[in-house]
Amino acid sequence: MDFKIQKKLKNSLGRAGILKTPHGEIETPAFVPVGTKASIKALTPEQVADLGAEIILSNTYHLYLQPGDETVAKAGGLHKFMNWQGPIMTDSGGFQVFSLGAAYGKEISKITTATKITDPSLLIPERFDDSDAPRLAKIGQDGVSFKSHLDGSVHYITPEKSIQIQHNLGADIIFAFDECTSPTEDLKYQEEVLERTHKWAERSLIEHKKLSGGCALFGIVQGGRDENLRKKSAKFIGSLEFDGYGIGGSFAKEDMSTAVKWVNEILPEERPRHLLGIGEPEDLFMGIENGVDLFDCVAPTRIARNGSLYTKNGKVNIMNAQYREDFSKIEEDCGCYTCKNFTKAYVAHLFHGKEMLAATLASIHNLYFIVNLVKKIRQSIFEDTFFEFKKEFFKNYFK
RNA sequence: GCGGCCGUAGUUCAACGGUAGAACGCCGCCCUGUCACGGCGGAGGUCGUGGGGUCAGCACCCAUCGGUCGCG
Repeated sequence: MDFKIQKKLKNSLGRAGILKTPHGEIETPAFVPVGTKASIKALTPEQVADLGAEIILSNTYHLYLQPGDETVAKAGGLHKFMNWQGPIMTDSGGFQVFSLGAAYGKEISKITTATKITDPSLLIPERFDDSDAPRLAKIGQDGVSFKSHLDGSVHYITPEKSIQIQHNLGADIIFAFDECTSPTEDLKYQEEVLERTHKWAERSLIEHKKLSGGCALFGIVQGGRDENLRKKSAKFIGSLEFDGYGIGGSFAKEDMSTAVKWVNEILPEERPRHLLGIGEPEDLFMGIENGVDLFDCVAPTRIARNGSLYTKNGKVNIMNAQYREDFSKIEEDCGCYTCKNFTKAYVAHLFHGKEMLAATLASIHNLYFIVNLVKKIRQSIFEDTFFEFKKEFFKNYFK
């Protein structure tokens, strides 16, 4: 894998470049649509490519459970199996340690607010207490045991196992197995976890080297919201021979930018950085300004399926009464398939009628909006207009 | 014409004689490495109408209107 920085943003960590993978080049910064189970929900690969996406991300844990990485391997690998010709990345399953563990059945997300985190009812007192609310993921020193949400079977995932699965799946870029830490954990726990995640990173790298294949491996920086831990993690993970780096874990919305900055000031400049699971428009500007090259996020597709659509004037809920007879486009000057062919009233009708096409048209628009926003930001870096573009965008988006 | 059953939220239906509920719909909010076509909240009913018995009725009795089924 080869990464070239073409242009740097003045007075910041931002840059634009090109990332070469076995399945094609990616112009960075870039947004990576999420197709957890080898499918961008509601869309065909052709639709995903047509809206401008260059690379997608799938999930190790979900594909391991169903249909099984061996099956995908027999099919000839992910690209052939799902008919996506472009680059693919797979997440290691580390996020499921969080989503099926500490966050399971709770109202916790990886983004939190400072006020929320001081709420004592959200703090988790006994880490390994079995009497705790039932979790589908339990963490040990060696790996994580998952209880399948599909059939209840128990699976033990270690860093080695995750890497083996990912090699079977055959993505272009794979991730080290980490623990995505809950924002409700205290500093002491964050510190313990960091040590473990660092050990897992080394083990992931060793296993990766053992296996032949042309894929690249990204290590993952953790450390929660703490400056020292973030810097410590960036230093350690950055010192290992990864092809690129993921920035993972939980953030408070307010200080996400400083956390990203701490990390990217330390990580090797010449290797690509991926901000895991982040993708609201304001976060994209923030990340790019602070040296992030790749983003993935379920937000555009998930909120689309629930009726929220991105526009340059902010998000709108297409199910609101005011759109039932609004025969204008979602965005008059949008170049996406949905806006070129359909009205708000029609899309609203599809949602109210629970038609499957609603999810498709909404997902096309939202992904186009986000993928294209990042492309425009990239362009603004080359044209030295990043800060003006950002200011102009925010003026309309948050009004 | 006779007999039975049914009239409760916008709709389809619940509710031992003691505070009228659900589902869907409607109105709105939320979603950041997807257990996610998901989650949360809100508005909305003088219980067809008119009498009566009862401390107390959506529920019991009578009448009436509407619907429905059966028999003529």
